[in-house]
Amino acid sequence: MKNRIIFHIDVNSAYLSWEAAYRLQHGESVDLRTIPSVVGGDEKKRHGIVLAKSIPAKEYGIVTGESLYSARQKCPNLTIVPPNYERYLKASNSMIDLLNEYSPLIQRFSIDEVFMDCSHLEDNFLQVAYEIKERIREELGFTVNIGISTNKLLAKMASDFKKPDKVHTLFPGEIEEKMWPLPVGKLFMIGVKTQRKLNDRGIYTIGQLAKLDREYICSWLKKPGLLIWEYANGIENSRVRNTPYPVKSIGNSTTTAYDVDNKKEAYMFLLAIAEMVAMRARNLDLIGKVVSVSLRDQSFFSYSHQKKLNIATNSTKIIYETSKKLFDEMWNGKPIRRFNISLSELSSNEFCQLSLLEDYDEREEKLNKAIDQIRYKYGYNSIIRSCFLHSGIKPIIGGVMEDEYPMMSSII
DNA sequence: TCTGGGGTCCTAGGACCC
DNA sequence: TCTGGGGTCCTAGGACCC
Repeated sequence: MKNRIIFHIDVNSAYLSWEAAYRLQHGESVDLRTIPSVVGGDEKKRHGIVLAKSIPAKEYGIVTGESLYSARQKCPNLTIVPPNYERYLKASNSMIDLLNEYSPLIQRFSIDEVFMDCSHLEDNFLQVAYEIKERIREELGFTVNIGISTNKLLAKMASDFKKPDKVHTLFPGEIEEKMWPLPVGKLFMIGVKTQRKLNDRGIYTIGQLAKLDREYICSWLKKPGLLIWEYANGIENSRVRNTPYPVKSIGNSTTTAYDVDNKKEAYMFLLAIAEMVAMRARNLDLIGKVVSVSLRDQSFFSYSHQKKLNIATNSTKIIYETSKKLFDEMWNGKPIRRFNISLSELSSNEFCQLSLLEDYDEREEKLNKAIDQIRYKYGYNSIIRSCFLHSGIKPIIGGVMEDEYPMMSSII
């Protein structure tokens, strides 16, 4: 096979850059990117974590995912702005439109990362990479890093080199010089746990991992071990795919504003989440066989139960009833901080296959569809169940954006 | 007012069957 | 009459990603 040229385009501090660009375009004078600032959730709702940080904020040691409380300890005059997901999706879409001018083979890896097969550019690739980067900055108002190599893994590693607003290459011949000296935790798919395991055995750099015996790492860390060993050696050959991955599961969750200590309220949260999960499944014309519920308690301990149904479903009622049973099975009475419901083992619902079976309720299905239509047209709260009235609990819970596109698989 | 929400994939143990 | 062994399904939990 002919050598490929793959680009990985990564928006620098995506949410923060998009927020900054939007604000500048709407008359604000301060550029958030130039001051210590973060995009963060609402602390009153217990969503207070750092979603993105500016480079000046990073210099204070602030990291993505930490609590705003601790970020403020590190930098008392930190500017915190709330997220606007619709805004970010628009910015992301504009970038995709621009990139489409350069290659038809584009894979959206997440809201702020894109793989592009640019093999057709041949020797022009560097010039084009710079052109894309400049155009995004000039026309859209934010900066990106572009990593270039012969496969997706190396391109992704390259885009993570020095930031912001840079183009880097990491061709196979450059691995030893540019990638092997890096700490092993920098490698895609090595998180804190694996890093610790490797460090415990004296492996600190990507190069050291690369030089391990293949059989040794396989028997030690199984499949993930082989994967990271191959990555460390620059081995990866998946296609850039412009067709989305099939959805494997549909789930929603919420961290409640206060700990829930009684079954009645817990059921209401489960119902509100089941409404969203089921509606999303119906919207995609999918039915699922497995319902799972997971809870997180006060002390941040998470536990889950799941149930495989006899018949796949996307009925709000069945998902809710199953969730309640799972909840009753597992709940030990400790106050709950977070609820999650997920539907998996999905299949297409093209055929009205089950009309002969007992669980199938045609009336409910029609009702669900009618309600979905009204909710999509007039808003999620245009029709709500009466039990939520005056309860203070949102009748539908879940934060999936409109215009949703299937996200990445954890393996590129 | 300390710690979100959306995913995918893998493993290990037990049940059950031959 | 002192403990097979393979295979599949199901479940719970854990690792990783953005």
